[in-house]
Amino acid sequence: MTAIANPRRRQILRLVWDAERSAGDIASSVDDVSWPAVSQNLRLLKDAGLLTERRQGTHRYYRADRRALGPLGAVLRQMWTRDLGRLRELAEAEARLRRRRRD
Amino acid sequence: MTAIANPRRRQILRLVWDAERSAGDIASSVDDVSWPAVSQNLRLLKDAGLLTERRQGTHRYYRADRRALGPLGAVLRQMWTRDLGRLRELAEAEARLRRRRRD
DNA sequence: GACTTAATTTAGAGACAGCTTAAATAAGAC
DNA sequence: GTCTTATTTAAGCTGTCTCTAAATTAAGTC
Repeated sequence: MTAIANPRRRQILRLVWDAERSAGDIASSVDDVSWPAVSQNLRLLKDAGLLTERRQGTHRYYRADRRALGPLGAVLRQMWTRDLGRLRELAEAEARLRRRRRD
Repeated sequence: MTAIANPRRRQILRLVWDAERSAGDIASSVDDVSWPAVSQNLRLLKDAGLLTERRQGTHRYYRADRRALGPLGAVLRQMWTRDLGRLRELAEAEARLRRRRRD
């Protein structure tokens, strides 16, 4: 519960929700924060059992363990689709505005 | 989301889940913490829209707004029944032990 | 008005979470 | 072995959360 209370960790969780990703890949997808910060959050998520880790060579691949999240998975999904919904609304409003200006 | 990340606030939320309760009633049900602390958490929960407040005389009655919690409500309920489950298991184990000792 | 009860607000302290930088580990390439 | 790449660990800093104690508000009673 406390694990997903943090926005950064939710962002990370979202990145590895559908596909496995390497730590570096994840870290470079997250802005405004250093690699160690991401690494620390990955560790916390893993310790909470919300992430699976697979090592291969020097790489470590992470992936969300959806089952472990239980009903929290639904909560996250809802938050994300709500975000997307807001984005879409913004985009549509913008498009309407542009059309109106052109006419 | 951050509102229910805190154990104390979850505890408070649980107290006003099924029934309306006065601030003082709530505060005296919560151990190891002062009234102002409870009051502050009540305010936070109210500001998050997770609690409804009704004033009557010098009293203020609070109650969980289950609808506002959305899927988080299910998460909380699951946590609580899991706690109860653990308690029951402990009690049963204890009872078994006592029986065995008696025999 | 003074007094009591219920509850909150304020101010400040302590603990902790999350970050950064620098150093360390680990695996592979040469 | 050295060197490079991927990643983590360690140490320390800072902001924020939650608490306590004291002061304050608000409503009622006498």
